Amino acid sequence: MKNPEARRPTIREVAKLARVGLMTVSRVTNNHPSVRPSTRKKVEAAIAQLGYQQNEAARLLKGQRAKMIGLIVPDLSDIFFASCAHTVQQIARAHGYMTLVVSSERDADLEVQQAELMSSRKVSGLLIVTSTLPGDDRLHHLQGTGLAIVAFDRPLPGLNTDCILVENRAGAEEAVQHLIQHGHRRIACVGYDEKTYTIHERIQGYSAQMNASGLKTQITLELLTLDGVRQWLIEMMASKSRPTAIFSLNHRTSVFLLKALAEQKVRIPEDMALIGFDDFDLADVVTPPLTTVAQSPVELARRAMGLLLERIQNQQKGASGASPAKILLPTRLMIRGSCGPHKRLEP
Amino acid sequence: MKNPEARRPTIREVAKLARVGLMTVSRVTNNHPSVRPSTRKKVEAAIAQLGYQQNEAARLLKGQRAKMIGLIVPDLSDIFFASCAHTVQQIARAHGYMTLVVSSERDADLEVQQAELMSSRKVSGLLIVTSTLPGDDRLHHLQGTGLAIVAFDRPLPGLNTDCILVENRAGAEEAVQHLIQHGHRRIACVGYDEKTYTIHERIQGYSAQMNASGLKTQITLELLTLDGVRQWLIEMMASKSRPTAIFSLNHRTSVFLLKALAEQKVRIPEDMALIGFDDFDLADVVTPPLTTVAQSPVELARRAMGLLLERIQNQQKGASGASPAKILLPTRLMIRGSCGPHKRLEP
DNA sequence: CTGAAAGCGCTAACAC
DNA sequence: GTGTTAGCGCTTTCAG
Repeated sequence: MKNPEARRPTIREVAKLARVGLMTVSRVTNNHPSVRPSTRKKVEAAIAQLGYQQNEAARLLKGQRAKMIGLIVPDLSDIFFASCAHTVQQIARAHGYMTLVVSSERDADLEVQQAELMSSRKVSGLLIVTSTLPGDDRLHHLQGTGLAIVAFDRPLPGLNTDCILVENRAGAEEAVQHLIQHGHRRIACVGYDEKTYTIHERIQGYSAQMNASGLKTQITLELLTLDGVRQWLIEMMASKSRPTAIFSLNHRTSVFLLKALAEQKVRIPEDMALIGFDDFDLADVVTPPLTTVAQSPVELARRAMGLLLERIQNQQKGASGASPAKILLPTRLMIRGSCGPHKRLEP
Repeated sequence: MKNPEARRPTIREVAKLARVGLMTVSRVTNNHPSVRPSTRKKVEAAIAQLGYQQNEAARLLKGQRAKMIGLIVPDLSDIFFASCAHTVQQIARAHGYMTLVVSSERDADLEVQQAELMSSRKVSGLLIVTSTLPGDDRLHHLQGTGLAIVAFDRPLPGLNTDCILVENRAGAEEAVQHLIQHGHRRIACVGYDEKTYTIHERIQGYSAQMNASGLKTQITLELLTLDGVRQWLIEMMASKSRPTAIFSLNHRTSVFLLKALAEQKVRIPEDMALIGFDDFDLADVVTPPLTTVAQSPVELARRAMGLLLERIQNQQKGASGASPAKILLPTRLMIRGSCGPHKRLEP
């Protein structure tokens, strides 16, 4: 059992054991090409024998970047972002990086502050699900300083970085279309956070599809508490142009709707159809099983990490960045029972 | 807009501006007592003027610990641990620490490896929800090296660290008691992962309560897939000593039971009562609302971080560790509808 | 109470 | 190809 706190061997000891100079060892550990294969072998043997590992701190002090990547998400206790974090950390680990995780609490100031902190800690790359709003380009100066940045789920305003997004608009359109095919004409769109890129896109999709079908949009935002949803529902049910279907923009709102509809004894889908953006584990356990628009946090994170690692490698090679990639991931309509009769699909 | 990548001022520049020696600046930044107040003022002014911040790398190289804490959980994509991580990271940030997060994938080897990695990265403290099994004391050598370690949710085998646990046993007893009060006599206990401390404790609680009431235990483990649960349920319903109530040890199993019961058209609670360990968001949205034993990940993480920060401060002061604290957090029975008629409680 | 010197482990730049 | 030198920015000694 080796004690990781015991003074670890230094490059100097390796050099002595291998009977070479310090620099040769350094070159070997850094994969420098100009080392004779026979020499390299000797050094590698010494490294193995001593169990030598580079000292991060010393490398940092010499201006290198840390074998760390930083991840900033709006809310780590949200299962969606937690899944992203899980995947990111898993891939990072496989590539020898540790992961610094921060939840920005949906606060742009905090996000910027933490991003700068990470940058000053010399992380190799930054993965951000931004909470900054369009026009806020405070993250701009982090670019082009050898720090790789990849945005995912939402684009970074004013920043020309790689980004991985989900087809929120198309997903919303598909959802509305599904409702229309089931004969619905008065379809309400509810949720909150309309300033967020993803929600904004979903609203656009809803509106576009409604307009294309010659239907009147009916959008209510700021529905982010159970009370709010309940109250809205009661009003709706009493109104004479009451919708026959609801398209919910947020997971939270979907859940509250489920509760409120049950409370008010509104039957789904007979009295009211419901479709929610964002799939979740229990969607097919609630009654009736909820039809949703699913997106994959794992795939999102996987692609984002892929791009980030690529960037990091390029920067190490000194290659000036290729033009930023923009990747769009599809959504998937999970048809269950909440929009009317349909054969049930296994997840 | 200051550029965090621009060469930052060093201690030398601060010293020059304040017209003192390097050491005086160092003493000020490290809160050393032996600095005359007037001198301290001067230095502080210079620090503020230059926006000086200590260079982590240099401090690390001199053997100090990083302003980082490490967190290892079994599965970051599990909402329970994600909530823990969220809270930990939040408190860490408030105290000037960054958080290194790793998911051990329930793999003891990986956990040990990552813990050592973090230790070698000189984190100030380690927070672990262990996946090691009793008898595995590979983490032992990390102790007493100036690294503060706090275990939570599960104790660290063979390690004499602070730890924060949940009253799993009492929670299970309460659940079983609840079922008994509703007239149930044949109560099955199902789940998986019985080697894990928490599950083990819950099984103990179940058994103790059943025995105390003169009832026969009926335990089935390894029920960690929907298929498995479904099959088990079918067998159970056909058996002549079929249980009238189920105590589910794991969240996953509870969800699968909900699905399987619905599939088999078994009515809850009329045909079968159900109570699950671990509360969740949608517990009162499923039909019928599920009665659960709730534990608070936020409180768990809060207490763990509290203890960890305390340890870290003590170690900085050189105080040899106080004897490890053991804290037990209570569970809370969330009575909803799945065990029989009862007035419904709001969460 | 304050300062000067030494060096943590590494790598960039230059010699050979 | 390979070795030598000179710091990176800080804190620990040890003088004053």
